[in-house]
Amino acid sequence: MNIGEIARRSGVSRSTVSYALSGKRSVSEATRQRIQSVIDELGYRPNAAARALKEGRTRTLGLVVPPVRDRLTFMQLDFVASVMAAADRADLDVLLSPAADDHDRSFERIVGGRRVDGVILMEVRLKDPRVERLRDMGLPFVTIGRTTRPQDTCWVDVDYASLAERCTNHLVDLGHRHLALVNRSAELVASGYGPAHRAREGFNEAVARRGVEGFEFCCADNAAAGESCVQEILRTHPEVTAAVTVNEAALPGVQRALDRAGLEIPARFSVAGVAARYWAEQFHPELTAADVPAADMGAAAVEFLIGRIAEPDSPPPHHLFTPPISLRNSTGPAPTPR
Amino acid sequence: MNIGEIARRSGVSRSTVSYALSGKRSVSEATRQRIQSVIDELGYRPNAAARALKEGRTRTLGLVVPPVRDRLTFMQLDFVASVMAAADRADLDVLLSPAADDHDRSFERIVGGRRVDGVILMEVRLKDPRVERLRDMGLPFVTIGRTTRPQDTCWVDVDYASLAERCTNHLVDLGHRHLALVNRSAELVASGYGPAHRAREGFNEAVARRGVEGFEFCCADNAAAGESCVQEILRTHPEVTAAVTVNEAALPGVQRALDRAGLEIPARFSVAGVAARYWAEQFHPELTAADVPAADMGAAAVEFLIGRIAEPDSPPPHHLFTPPISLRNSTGPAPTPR
DNA sequence: CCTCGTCTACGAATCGATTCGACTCGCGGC
DNA sequence: GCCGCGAGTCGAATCGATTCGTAGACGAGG
Repeated sequence: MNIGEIARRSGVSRSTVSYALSGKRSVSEATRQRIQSVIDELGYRPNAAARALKEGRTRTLGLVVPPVRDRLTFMQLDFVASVMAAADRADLDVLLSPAADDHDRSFERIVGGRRVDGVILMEVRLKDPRVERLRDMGLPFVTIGRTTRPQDTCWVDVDYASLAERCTNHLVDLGHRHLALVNRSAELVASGYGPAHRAREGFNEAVARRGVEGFEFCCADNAAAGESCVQEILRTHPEVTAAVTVNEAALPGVQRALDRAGLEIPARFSVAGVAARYWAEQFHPELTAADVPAADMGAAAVEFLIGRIAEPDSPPPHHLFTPPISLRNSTGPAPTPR
Repeated sequence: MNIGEIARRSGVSRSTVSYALSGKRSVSEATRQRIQSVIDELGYRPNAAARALKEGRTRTLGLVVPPVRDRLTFMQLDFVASVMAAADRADLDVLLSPAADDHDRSFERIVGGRRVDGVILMEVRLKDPRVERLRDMGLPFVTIGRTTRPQDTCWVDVDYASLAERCTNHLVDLGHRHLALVNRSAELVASGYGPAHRAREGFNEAVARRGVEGFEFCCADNAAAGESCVQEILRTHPEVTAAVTVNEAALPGVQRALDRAGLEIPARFSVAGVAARYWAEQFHPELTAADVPAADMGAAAVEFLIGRIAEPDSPPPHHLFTPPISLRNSTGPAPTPR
């Protein structure tokens, strides 16, 4: 069932069918309708591979997600969902690749085989070989997170530095003098993961400026790690009365550790941070946090990418999201020392 | 950078390059190496669209996920991840489509345009128009869950009926006489969602057989609904001492409601059910539950699909997963009535 | 010396679409 | 009456691969 079949049954040439469908040249109303009725009857759809070959574009976007062994966070999941929705609106398909580096097979299939018109790269590292590869290939791409040369690439990112700073300021304003930062895992930090680095910077800068004490703790992305991380904070620094967290997956564990230690939130201990709204609302009491605008970021990434595909040589756009901190119920005045 | 370029630079014809690459005819070692070195130098990869057009297959699988507005459960996420991993192992790409019905644009693009060699259909309904469409198209597919005519199609599924039954029996064995079933949402049940129907059947059959009382409650897939659902159970049926749950997303709410009601688990109230391991371990104390083997299901689905693509006319295979119930700490003897 | 088979390699056809150039009408203007 | 123009259509080339038929070279065997 190809365009030739439609042409034969309509009694016209293949090119006429093509023009009737695309509208790029005029076709008489009579033949157009005849062709259309044959198409409707047979349920014809142009073959995507043939079209891609001729047109030189696949109408497909690649979405590179973090390797599957690390479970996606809700934030990432929201992001993926919004990318799919935005792509769908633009009549684009989404090809998924779980790739940690540029030698990954799926990455190579997608990029090397030119299976996509452009790529959205999640969880980009400060120095990322996949970015180099895409640049070499001349394939348009958008990164989620910045590399070390942010001016040269197209990206969207969350301003973790300023969010960590604002959370810290908020807690200091409430009278807290000894703060902990619950950061992402030590491995992520070591591998050059931007948000973890910038959260650290923002936190350190804020505590320095405000003249209070701050301790950073790295914590893996799961509840168990969150629990032991908070236990360690309480053990090694019992004077700490508040925590800033950028590790949403650890939140259930943070909660459990504080509950078990009998530290009521926010009367005895305050928590503020950055999280997907889902996690913030799952916390008890609900978490004062900057809600990561994953859905907006996904839509923006797709929009940027479509622009880059249309005009690869235009200056690469970026956008830094700095969502407001939603005041909920997990922060309060520092407890008065007994 | 196409095969012609490689041929020219190697001083051979295009067909020789193709045969050197595929190995389908012999090529002398000398020319093979010459060609290979040119390929390595230029970083040539065959164009996927051209290959797909000629070969009549795209080396791509379609994965139809539930519409994005409903957040994926962890179970579904695990499934998606394992499908991607299995596809990657078989050198296949995965095209994502968030489609609720057969008129969805992305579904139509993928299926109508023959962008994929086969489709994995998640969250299939007992009567599902997408299944009809795929059958009409003659496109190989595997469903996750069964339709009303399970013998005709290829599927993998979880035996919710027998798991609900086993959980119920386990609780009755412990002395519980008044049980509640926390099922999925009423909308899902109404739309003919198999697992919800079969969990109900298994539960009802078990309570009838064992001569105890059972009450079914429908509950949306989120923590808030879980909380109010349990509150309603406790209010309307205070004699209930145990619950069977097949709604993993409601678990945090179930937990919270029981905690707030002061019902210690398992001393005063027992909970058993079906859940992804992640949720079972997140529960406190850890949940006695059948761990849905999402990873195995994903691998099986891909394997089945590859088989169907190779031999579309072979009898469609199925597999019903009945994972064992992992005894953890959320079930205990029924409290003695005061 | 001729023939036959094997090893290599080439040329041309093919997959299903898009698109450019050209051709045929019919009609209005001069 | 001839020319020009636009609307409508067709044929052929093209995209980048795979694959079938075939042809040349060369060695072995009769």
